[in-house]
Parts: sequence; C-alpha cells; structure tokens
Amino acid sequence: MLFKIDTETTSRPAGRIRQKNESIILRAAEIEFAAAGFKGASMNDIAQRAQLPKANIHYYFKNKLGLYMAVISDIIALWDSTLNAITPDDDPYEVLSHYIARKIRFSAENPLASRIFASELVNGAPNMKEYFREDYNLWFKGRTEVFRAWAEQGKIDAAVTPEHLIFLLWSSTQHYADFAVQIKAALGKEELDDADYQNATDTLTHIILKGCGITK
Amino acid sequence: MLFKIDTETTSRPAGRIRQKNESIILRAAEIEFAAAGFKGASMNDIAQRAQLPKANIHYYFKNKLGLYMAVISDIIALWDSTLNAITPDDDPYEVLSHYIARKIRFSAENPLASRIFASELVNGAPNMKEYFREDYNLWFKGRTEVFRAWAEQGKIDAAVTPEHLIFLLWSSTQHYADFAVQIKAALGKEELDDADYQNATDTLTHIILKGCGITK
DNA sequence: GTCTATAGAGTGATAGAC
DNA sequence: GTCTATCACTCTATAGAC
Repeated sequence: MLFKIDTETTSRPAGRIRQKNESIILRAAEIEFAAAGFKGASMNDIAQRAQLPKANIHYYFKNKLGLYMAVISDIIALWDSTLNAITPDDDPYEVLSHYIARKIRFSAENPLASRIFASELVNGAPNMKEYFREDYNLWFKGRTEVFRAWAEQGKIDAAVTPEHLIFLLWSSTQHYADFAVQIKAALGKEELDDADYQNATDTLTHIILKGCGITK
Repeated sequence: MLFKIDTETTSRPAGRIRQKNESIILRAAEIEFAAAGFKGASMNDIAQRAQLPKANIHYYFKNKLGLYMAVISDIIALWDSTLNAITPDDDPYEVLSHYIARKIRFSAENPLASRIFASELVNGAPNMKEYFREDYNLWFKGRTEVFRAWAEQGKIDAAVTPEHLIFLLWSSTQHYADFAVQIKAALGKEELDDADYQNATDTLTHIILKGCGITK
C-alpha cells in the first residue's frame, strides 16, 4: 500500500552503531506504546527501557510521532500482505484455513504489534489518516471481488457477504492478541500455550469454513 | 459480577444539580477517554467539553481514575448481563441469533463504551485488575458449561470448543464498534447505516450457527 | 456549591559541552 | 556520536476567595 513516512533524521546510510541503537530503541518503543498507547507512552520510559539517554532517541528519530510511525509502519506491511496473496483461482478451503492459521500465529508471535495497531484504530486512528484514504477502499473492494467470484462459482454460500466475512476473519484472529488479558483471565492461565492456539485455530477454521459452505 | 468502585466524593444523597452535572461530566469524559485512552485524555479537555471549570470536575469526582472508573463501570454491567441470561435448556438457535443481533446493536448504539473497554483491555487492563480476578475464570467456566451441555445433547458440533466459540461471539460483534474507522474506510462510507448492521448480523448469524451445526 | 489561581510533577524537545 | 542540563509547556490536583 501507499503509505510512506520519514522516520530517519539524517539521509546518511546507516552505520553499524546507528543500526544497532535504532533497533534497540524500536524494540523498547514497541513495548511502551503497546502498554499505554501513543499519548500514554513517554519518551522518558522508552529511553529508560532502551538504557539510553533521552536525547539519544531524539538524535535517531525526529520526534515522538516519527518514532511511533517507525514502529507502526512495520506492522502495516505485515498486515496488508496477508490478504494480497489470495486470488479467485485459489481453492477457498486451502486458502482460508491457511489464512486463519497464519493470522492466529501472527497474533501469538507478535502480540505487541497487533495491540499497537488496535490501540491506534480504537482511538480513531488519528495518526493513520493517510493510510485509510480513498485507495484503501479500492484495495478492499479488490479483495472482496475474490470472495464474490467464489460465490458465483458456488464455492461459498450466497448468504455470506464478502465484506463481512473479511471483517470476521480479521476480528476473530486478531482477538487473541488484542484481548489477551481477558482471554487469559477467562481461561485462568498465566500465558496461552501452543495447545490453546491450536484449539483456537481448529475451532475458528471449523466454524468459518463450514459456516460459509466451503467443502474440502 | 463483584466489581465495585468508589466514585462519589461525598456520601450525601445526590441533589438535583449534582445529578445533572455528574451526567454532563460523564458524557464528556466518555468521549474524551474513547478518543485517547485513559492517559491520553486530559481533565482539561473533559472540562472544556462539559463546559465546566476544571476544578468543578474534581469536586464531583475524587480524581481522574475515579472518573474513569465511573465511566467504565457502566459499561461492564452491560457486558456481563448479555451472557448471563443463557441457560442449557434454551434453544441454541434462538439464543445465539438473539445474542449476535443484540451485541451488534449494542456496538452500533454504544460505540464509545465499547471502545473504552477495548482500549483498556488492549493496554493490558491496568485499571481493571480486580475485575479479572479468580472469580472471572469461575464465571466464564459456568458460561462454557451451557455450550458443553448443548454439545452433549448433540445440538452443537463436537469440533467446536465452547471457550473459543464465546471468544468468536465477542470478537466478531465488538469489532464493529472497536474498529469502526477501518470498517468505514474499507466500505468507503462516512457512517454505517442500518443496512450495514443488518448485513453484518445476517452474515455473522449464518456463518456461526451453520458453522456450529446448529439447525433451526 | 462554584471557580480562580497556582502548586508541583512530568512532558517533549534542544542547546551545547564533551 | 554521545549525553548533561535545561527550557517551555502541559498535566493533575488543590487551596482558598466568593
């Protein structure tokens, strides 16, 4: 997607030290932003977690927003790519079961990224206005065409609106990262293990595929 | 559920003025907290939106957290009640299609409440630790029993894990409030209308009920 | 009950010595 | 490249006049 942000302070090729420090800062920022949102996180806390002086962060990143966008842009790239791979010629059963498994795995492995994205959206996406411009609608329309083609080929129930099926795929899988606290409390566990994620994947796959009338 | 918070400054019975001002403040706070999260929202902005002096808010509510909890406790009460009404003797088809419709309607009518709750959870629920205590696990277990009973009566596919079915019901319906920005951008609409919500309800009901093997 | 005026802590950001 | 010291500002919260 078309969504570029200036995150570098200088235009010089990254030196070894720079590269290392930037990645340390980004990792620290990811944790802080995930825990408190954009406004809630403080440069001070990020600096402390990165074990670097506050001014050092301002040397590597233009300002707080620049750092935030640097963290978020990585997440967005991952997001878009998941749906883009699907074409009308694919087998719905194969593709969707793969998609569900992949998104749940992503939720399990990158919970912080998911949560920062979710936090941004829940608050009305004030820092991502350009991302949700007109072309987002066009891109999404293109993606629904795939499901519509499947419906015309009788591979999916006519009662299923492609748009809302996509929303269902997104919501049900992201939920395991975004609402992890509630899920852990409900299941009475400190952390979710592989069996939990497998269970989630199996149940979601069963319900969604069968519910859409997609057969193997 | 057992989750009480002191929100009042005094213990006196609420006077007419007090009642009116508190509700004005609560409404303003709801908007601000939904837009920026707990830390991101400022008492100043809340006061300005309520058209009251900042100190006035501190007179009615103990502090920022107290105000926040007053907003949140209303939401929680609504949340719990939805699942509590279900019993094993109910007809799964009736109950679940009702549940889905009701939760989507709630997302449509109370998007701010949903988003504040979501924002709190996404950030690790720092202000709701007591809510997600041991009894939450017990309460949730009790709710899963209903679905398990249905499964034993052959009313639900054995492949469906009750826990994850509940998570699916939550995530898919809340999504329309929490991620409204993304949904509107995807559909290319300024606001979602009744037809959109009806469409969402129909598609979700079809997929989830059929996917669970629940027949009318 | 109401509101002005301000305290005191914390914020993002930068100048300038090293 | 690095980091101390500091600025200007905003935050929550309260004292005290009305």
